[in-house]
Amino acid sequence: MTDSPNDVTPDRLSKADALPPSDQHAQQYVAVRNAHETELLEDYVELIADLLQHQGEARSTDIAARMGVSQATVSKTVARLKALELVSSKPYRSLFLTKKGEAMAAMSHQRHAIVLKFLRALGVSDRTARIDAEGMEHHVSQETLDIMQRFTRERER
Amino acid sequence: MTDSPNDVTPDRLSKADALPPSDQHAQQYVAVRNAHETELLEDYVELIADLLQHQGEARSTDIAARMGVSQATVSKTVARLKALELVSSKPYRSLFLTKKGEAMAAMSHQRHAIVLKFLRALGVSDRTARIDAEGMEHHVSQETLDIMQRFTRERER
DNA sequence: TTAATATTTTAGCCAAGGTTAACTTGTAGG
DNA sequence: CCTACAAGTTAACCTTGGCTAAAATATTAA
Repeated sequence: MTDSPNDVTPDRLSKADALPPSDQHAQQYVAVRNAHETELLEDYVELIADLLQHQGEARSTDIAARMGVSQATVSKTVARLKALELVSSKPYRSLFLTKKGEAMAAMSHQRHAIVLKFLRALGVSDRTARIDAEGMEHHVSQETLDIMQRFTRERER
Repeated sequence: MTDSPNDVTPDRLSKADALPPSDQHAQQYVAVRNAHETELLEDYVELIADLLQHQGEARSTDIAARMGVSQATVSKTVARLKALELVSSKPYRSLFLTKKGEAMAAMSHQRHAIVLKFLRALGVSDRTARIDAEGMEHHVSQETLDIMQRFTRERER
């Protein structure tokens, strides 16, 4: 490599947007991979909080049904959540959030709500907004969240 | 369970939005999991297309650097891409897209561009918009994409 | 209180997506 | 032409997040 005379000079070939420098480019993907790591944990914790609030109890059966996953999978993931001290429970009993878990659930819930309301304010149908929000919420930075929130408020007035 | 007299009646306890019915709720998560399956493949294919266009060549070193990942990882993923007939190449040589791969890259690129432009039109800074777009692009439905596109066009006028 | 049913856990399996270390192949320079 | 370095591959390993089947524990109803 390294600057041979017949190097392709991108600017002459491509319409507009060139590639960002490698290291900056890499950071984008790293950010996405990091998000993926906590994504599932956040979903669980958020769902547990919802169940506690709405049904008074968080049982793995319900989690399995709502996540569209087998009970065995829930068991395994809950074990991880307990190891991370996000969830507490006695064997064969229903689940509770630790302080740490509650904090995560609250943040997660708030982000989710902001994205969902934003999509609806944009004019996206309820059904689609719900699906998209679920996927998007873990990939929206604070900066963007602030802007979404402002946008939604303006539309509401 | 099942309607005991002292069942918690959610509506009295919670502020607004109750939980959606289980099966509908599950579909949201299923949709996200499905998106995750193709996500990485799309990113690779999109990046390969970019490299081909901007540098005339797609080499695994560059992919590794830009994805922030080891070369071994690239090798393995490329093997998968080849098995799926998205990419073709001879051992130790650089990579090409099949027709199928090109189609996927084109779609992916377009979605990415729509989301990125939308975020910028919203007022998100370039750096943040790039990161968020990378994460969001795989979770935005066609309906939302259309709305984003319309929004961006209106702002441009 | 005991038997049937429901729920939770455990064990064993699999694929994806990472890693490092060691090996192979390709390419430039002397 | 051959040697050094760069690039690509392979092997062996790890974790995550799914699954099914079987075992353990709770709950309900007779």
